[in-house]
Amino acid sequence: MRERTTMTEAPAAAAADDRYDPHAVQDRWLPVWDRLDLFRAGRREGAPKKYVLDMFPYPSGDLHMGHAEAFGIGDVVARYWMRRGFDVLHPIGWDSFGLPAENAAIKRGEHPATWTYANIETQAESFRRYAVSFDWSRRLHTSDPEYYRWTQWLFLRFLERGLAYRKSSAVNWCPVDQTVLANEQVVGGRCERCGAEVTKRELTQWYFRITDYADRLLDDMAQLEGRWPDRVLLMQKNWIGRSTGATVRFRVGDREVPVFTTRPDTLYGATFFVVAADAALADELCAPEQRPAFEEYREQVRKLSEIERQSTERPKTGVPLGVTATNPLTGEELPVYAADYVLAEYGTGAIMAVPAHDQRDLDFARAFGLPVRVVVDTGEADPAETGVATSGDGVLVNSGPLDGLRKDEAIARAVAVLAERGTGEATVNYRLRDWLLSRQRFWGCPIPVVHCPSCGEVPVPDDQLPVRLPDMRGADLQPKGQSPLASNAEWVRTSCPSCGGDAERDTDTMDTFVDSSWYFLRYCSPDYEDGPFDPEAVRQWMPVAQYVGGVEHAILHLLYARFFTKVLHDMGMLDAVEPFAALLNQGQVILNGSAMSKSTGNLVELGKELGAYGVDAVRLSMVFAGPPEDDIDWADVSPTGSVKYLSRVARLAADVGALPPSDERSEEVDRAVARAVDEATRLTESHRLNVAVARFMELTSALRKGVDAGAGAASLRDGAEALAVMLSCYAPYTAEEAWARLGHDVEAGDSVHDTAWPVADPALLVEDTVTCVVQVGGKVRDRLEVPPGIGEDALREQALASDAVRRALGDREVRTVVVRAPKLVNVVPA
RNA sequence: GGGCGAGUGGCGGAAUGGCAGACGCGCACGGUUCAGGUCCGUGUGUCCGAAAGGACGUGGGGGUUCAACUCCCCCCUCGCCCACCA
Repeated sequence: MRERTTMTEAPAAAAADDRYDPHAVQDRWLPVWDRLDLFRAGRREGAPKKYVLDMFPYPSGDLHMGHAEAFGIGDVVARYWMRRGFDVLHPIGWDSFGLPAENAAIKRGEHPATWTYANIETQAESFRRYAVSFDWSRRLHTSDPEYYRWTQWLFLRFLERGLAYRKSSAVNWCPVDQTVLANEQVVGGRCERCGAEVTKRELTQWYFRITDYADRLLDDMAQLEGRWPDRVLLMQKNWIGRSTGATVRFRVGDREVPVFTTRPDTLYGATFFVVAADAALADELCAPEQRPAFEEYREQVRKLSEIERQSTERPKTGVPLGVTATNPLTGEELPVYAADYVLAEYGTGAIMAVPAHDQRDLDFARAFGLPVRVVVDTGEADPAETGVATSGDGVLVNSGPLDGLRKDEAIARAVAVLAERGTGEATVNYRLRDWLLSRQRFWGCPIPVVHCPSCGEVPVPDDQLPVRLPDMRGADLQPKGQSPLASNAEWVRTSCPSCGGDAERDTDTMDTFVDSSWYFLRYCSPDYEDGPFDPEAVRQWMPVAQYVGGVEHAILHLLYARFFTKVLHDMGMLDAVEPFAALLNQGQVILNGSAMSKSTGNLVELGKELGAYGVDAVRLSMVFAGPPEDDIDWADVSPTGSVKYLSRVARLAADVGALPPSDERSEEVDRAVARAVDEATRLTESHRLNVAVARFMELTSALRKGVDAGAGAASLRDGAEALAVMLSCYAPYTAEEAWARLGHDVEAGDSVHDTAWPVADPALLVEDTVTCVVQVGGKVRDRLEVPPGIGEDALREQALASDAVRRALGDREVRTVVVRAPKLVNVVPA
């Protein structure tokens, strides 16, 4: 239902009528476009191909302002390349597995599919009205068995290659959503989705071995530089967190305990040794007499929430384990402590502590009265006195054979000595952990594995895929700490594909990020039945030429999709090494300075805005409000201004369309058109869409003046047509209306959306005269109209002859004259 | 605590070493209109001035340059990311 607050009724068809009702225009052209089928990929046979992709939506309710912004920008990009003659793939689908559907299903006593597919229909209808240039024939939903069959197939290939595996470890557990979370889904100790404090649980879970690809994920970013936002690349780089250093094996009693360090040069400065309190290693090393103290401490640590534990303000705590570790370089015996400032999951879960050169170790040493030994002289004050560890470059001291070496030399030397003695070697460590992919929830892709008492983990054979979700609804889906699928005995019971005996299905489902790690490949051949995608189709379209989406996926989705692409490349299924050649992160739409939110009422509804102002005005307002990557505060935006502008365009088109046919041209108009086309082309291509719209406005004004002044009709017509074509990417309905008013028979197939982008005549871009700015001492004092080819000497002479220049100079002498013909002269007084 | 980015009229923004404020919103005045809205025109950084004209002006301070919103250094403020990763 649309609201009309300001518009009056207008006749639906109004080719020569200068009134403009955005809703009538929408109603008029939408059905015509459906019939003309303008956006099907492959319809421009033989043309170069370009894949323009928007991050696919999650179907939670109807589209909102954020979708309008993101898809509006993506649509300008897609339509631009279509206008430029490319065969463009611009698909749409839905990321339709996930928790909100499941929670809605529990509340309503339904199957999650009911809510999911109803929302998809709502969003699809809104996308149509919003006039996004999708190829609807390729639509997909990740929750369709036809899709998740191939998600399972891919999982099995990962399994075969040893890239999917199961292990038991302490995992992040969300007590509200009752499921495990990937490292990436824990933000500040809280569940990314629901905000609950995350706890740890020891569980056996499925993982993808993404750490195997850490180096390539890092190194291949070189080819994305300049085409992805710098900050996204930086975030990925930091997330992967490659550290180069050394593994050093210490001896504790009769066992070897390796540690990782980036500073093997400081080995002589190690004065104690720390093991993560929650690591199995601490338990194993603990001396009998220290056991009660250790166990009490460990209990304290376990009670801490992740948030408390991560606080850097907290004083250092720990407990001695009653054993010593032998430094392999010095033979020195170092006391071993258990402490919670050492992480069990990073490195080996143990460290050598060098308090003089590491702040955390120094804090601990001062709390426990441990010695501080400086081994790198950086020229700074003694850390033992100041409490500030030094980590800069310097010369080694108190370090036996390393003395006198600089930091870098000492690192190399220490590694060489360790290697020689067999007590260590150079190693690389990553902050990145393997991707925990199993979830204890229902509405996701089932993991296609059978657990057999005699054969163990057995993959479901390809020809039995998909492993379908059973029909479960409402209270059946209530989270109970294990997957709802586990409570469905009939579904769980199966026979072993290997031995035929009784066996059970794996009851976990996959993280929805698995679904979205390959959807862009499925779009290339959405109906392909012999594999996840047709290799030939993928070869034609991949990589994605332009990916558009929010920066909230800077780490998770983009890293996972890059990982999948590399694995598929290694499997020989894909030429591409990187999935997304270029990335554009659009900003958010906010209101009065903060994020829109239903719960606080700080909300603008897209449907209402579209009802009040029309689709084109909302789209244009979004794009004109600022650079695409900046946030937009809707409170600062004037859709009314856009409505006015669009109606000016429509009126101009009607006026130009009504001019009697003529060959008469006006150079001034031709020049204005050429300039606008030239700049708008560059601006659109470089995604400076707000500035491109400003050029359209200038062109519109120039043409209006031309019409009112009786300029040449041929020039005005060419200009109005160029304007309509360029505007078709930004305001598709109004552009088509203008095109029709200019006399084109759209119904017969002559649509502006099937018309080539205009080209500026270079001859018209060369000006007859140029305005030369004349400065005195850097301040503008005069302007001269000069021929563009004017010589330096002539220009200098003319500038010095200027009255304004003489007045500004007064009785001062001229020191120098800087001449940049033909644009500028700067007369510098003494 | 560390890293990255940003700061320009009343507002959104434009200008990437060479005319600061394009384009638009808002506002003011005038025209059109029975009226309101629409529409059309003019003006609109600040200060002095009737005007002509002038001075100042891109968070603050310094520097490089004939010339700095733009490049360099320091500081302030805001935003984002990471946060005991050895």
